[in-house]
Amino acid sequence: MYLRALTSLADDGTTTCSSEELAASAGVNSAKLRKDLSYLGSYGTRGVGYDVEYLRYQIAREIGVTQDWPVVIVGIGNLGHALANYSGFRSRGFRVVALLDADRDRTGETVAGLDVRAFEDLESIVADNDVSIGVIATPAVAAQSVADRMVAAGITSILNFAPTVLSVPDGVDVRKVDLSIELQILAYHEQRKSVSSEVVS
Amino acid sequence: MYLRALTSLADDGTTTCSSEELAASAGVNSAKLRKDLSYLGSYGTRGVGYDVEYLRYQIAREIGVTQDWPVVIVGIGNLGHALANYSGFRSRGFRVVALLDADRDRTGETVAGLDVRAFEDLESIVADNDVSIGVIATPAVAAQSVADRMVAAGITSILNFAPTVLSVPDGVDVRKVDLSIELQILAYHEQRKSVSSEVVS
DNA sequence: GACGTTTTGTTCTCCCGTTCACAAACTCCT
DNA sequence: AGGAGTTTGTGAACGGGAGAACAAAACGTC
Repeated sequence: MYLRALTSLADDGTTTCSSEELAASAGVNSAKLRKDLSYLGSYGTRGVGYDVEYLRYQIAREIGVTQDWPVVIVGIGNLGHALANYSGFRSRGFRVVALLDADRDRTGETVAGLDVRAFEDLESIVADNDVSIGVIATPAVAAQSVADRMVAAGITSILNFAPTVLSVPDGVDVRKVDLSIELQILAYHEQRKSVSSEVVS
Repeated sequence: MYLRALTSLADDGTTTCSSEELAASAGVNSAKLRKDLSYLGSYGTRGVGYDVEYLRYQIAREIGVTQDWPVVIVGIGNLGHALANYSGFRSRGFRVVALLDADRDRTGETVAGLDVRAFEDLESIVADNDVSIGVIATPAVAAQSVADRMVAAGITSILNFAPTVLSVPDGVDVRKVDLSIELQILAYHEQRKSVSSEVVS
């Protein structure tokens, strides 16, 4: 988040900023921001603030986005399509090296300039490109078996869009994104707004 | 999450379950699950467990997914496309009533069975369908103005996929989803794995 | 009908993240 | 050069969520 805010500031031509400004554009408390940054080192100047470009580089280096991360996406449905085309990945140092789908009818299609390949090619692709991050955009029923296969192929980080809890061995990181849960949270608050206004009226 | 786990159990034909089982399939601690459920009421039976169907209904009622929530999606790029087609919304009680895009060339296209309409129609669509939830899938630069317009039209909950912090008045809820931040978190852990193994070797 | 077993609901404790508040450090102005 | 004004970095206080542990309640068995 800080990295994004800093990039945005740099694009606006800002060369230096205070913790207060940066915190505001990242949407957090300024004390929290300063404490977070202090874990990386002491990159600010008291009385002045932070140098945007310098701090940006330091954060990028720390979280590892200065290097290029090869990524494979499995499941080229609507979501997989969108992910393959998502420019945010490219600009943050992620390179989609392959799109895989179990559906034989899909292999050979071209999406976002990449050929969709057979799921069987997973192992060789991972080995050839030294891939350590995989994205699962398959239906829920397929997710666990895809994850197992990914782990066997040597992938150690998985971003899971399927609405399932994946079980993986220790040492493998999984992060789950569930788009409809976010909507459900909003709906819950909406419901509470309406019931509390009914009580008032 | 619990709702999804319960639905999954119900599909498997399970009629009753313990907090231990449900916690396992939701990926949380059983004590936490029981505490969470206790906020809703006392829907379990000691010595037996929870009735899957009954608990499912109670949770659905509490979080408001028993009713139908109309939703508008603004920005029909790759992501908007995927969201419009995403079946998970429909099955969780969300109904996409309109797709809007500022690009005049896009209006008239049909996506997921809905016509893409001009952004100018926002106010009338919101009023006619009693919409309170909006989804922003536009580029970052457009997001804030779309949000302002949504709020003015009467929308009180926004799901934001654009990589920007939105500022909205009190009483309006915003949730942000940033797909590449999740990947960055994975990349960070990957980097730490590799540096720590270098130290060992 | 009483007792042991199982499982929920709840209390207590611990721990971690967040925020406040202030000293240290730097700049600018006189 | 010195003091006033900023702004960082960090120690201390606060709050809340997560897990352990236990009492209460239901079921089954004899």
